[in-house]
Amino acid sequence: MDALDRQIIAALRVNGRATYADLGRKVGLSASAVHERVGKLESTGVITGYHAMVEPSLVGLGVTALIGIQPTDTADDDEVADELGRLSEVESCYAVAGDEAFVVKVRVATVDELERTLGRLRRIAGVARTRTTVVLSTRFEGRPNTGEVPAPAVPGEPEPGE
Amino acid sequence: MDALDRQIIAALRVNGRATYADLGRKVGLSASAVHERVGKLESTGVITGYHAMVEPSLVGLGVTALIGIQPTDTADDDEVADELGRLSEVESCYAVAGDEAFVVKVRVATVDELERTLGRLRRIAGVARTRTTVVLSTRFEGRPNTGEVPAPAVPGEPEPGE
DNA sequence: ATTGAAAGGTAAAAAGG
DNA sequence: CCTTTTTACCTTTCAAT
Repeated sequence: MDALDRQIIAALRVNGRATYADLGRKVGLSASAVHERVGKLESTGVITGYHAMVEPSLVGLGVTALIGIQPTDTADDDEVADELGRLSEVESCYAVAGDEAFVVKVRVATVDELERTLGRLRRIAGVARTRTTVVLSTRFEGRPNTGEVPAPAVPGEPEPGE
Repeated sequence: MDALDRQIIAALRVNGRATYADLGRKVGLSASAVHERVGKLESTGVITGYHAMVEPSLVGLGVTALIGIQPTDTADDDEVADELGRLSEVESCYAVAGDEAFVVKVRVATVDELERTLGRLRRIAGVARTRTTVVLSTRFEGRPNTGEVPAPAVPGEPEPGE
């Protein structure tokens, strides 16, 4: 994983359909070299896949919610996570620190559907309570983070508290 | 948006690098027809982009947190959201119902970095408090939801509560 | 809206520095 | 690890339906 790999990854995070020739021009390598590097990044698990992003409201999924899942005393987290994964409306699932075992993001068509989803969640063995936060608007989502800290306004000026 | 479009979208959500020829074989159209449909889906904003997904821990972003942002009484939500967007470690930002204005997902390298990020968040004008939930593990994330309700175990059997 | 054909570009694999 | 080469496949455009 050198600087070239990082450049290639950054480019593919922005445009997952970029051709190897495009990427090669961008980073100054031949298409074959890029092809080989990308193949290695895929097979080592750095790049996990390529996905089209869709505007949820335009495919009938206008309601998003973040739901905290409080487990029962005897819950098996792995089993609960498996069950959560069986619900297609559960898009993401994070095991978290705190008194909730998981936070999940769900997307459904309507608040009626949300209510049904909450019912399904509560019926899972090991789920004691749910705490739902309705999303009013998604300001941005899944942005590429290159891991670079933005440069301070005055170079060399430390941030407050540093 | 007909059934063919939905099939194409579903295929591109699973594999964003599928060729038009691949897609055509899958849905029973010529590559040209798929090309035109995908172009239309892109220009109408249904498909918003294609992105490589990366294993965060393998690119030096091993720490994930969900942070609720409580606004001050006089906060302008749009301005706060803009400022949140300026921080590259803030990957997603949702405006939510409840006493928090936003929930954001951040990814950073270390807990030290997380502490610095919390400092940056709290220094944003309009931010009164933050509430941080540390992610222990990501069970799954960003799964394609085709909008289909999973079939009940016994077909025709209504769910409890329906 | 879809097809089929044609031109140019790209992917994938092989050979070699 | 890279480049160049080569073949087969793909993208893209366009005329026709």
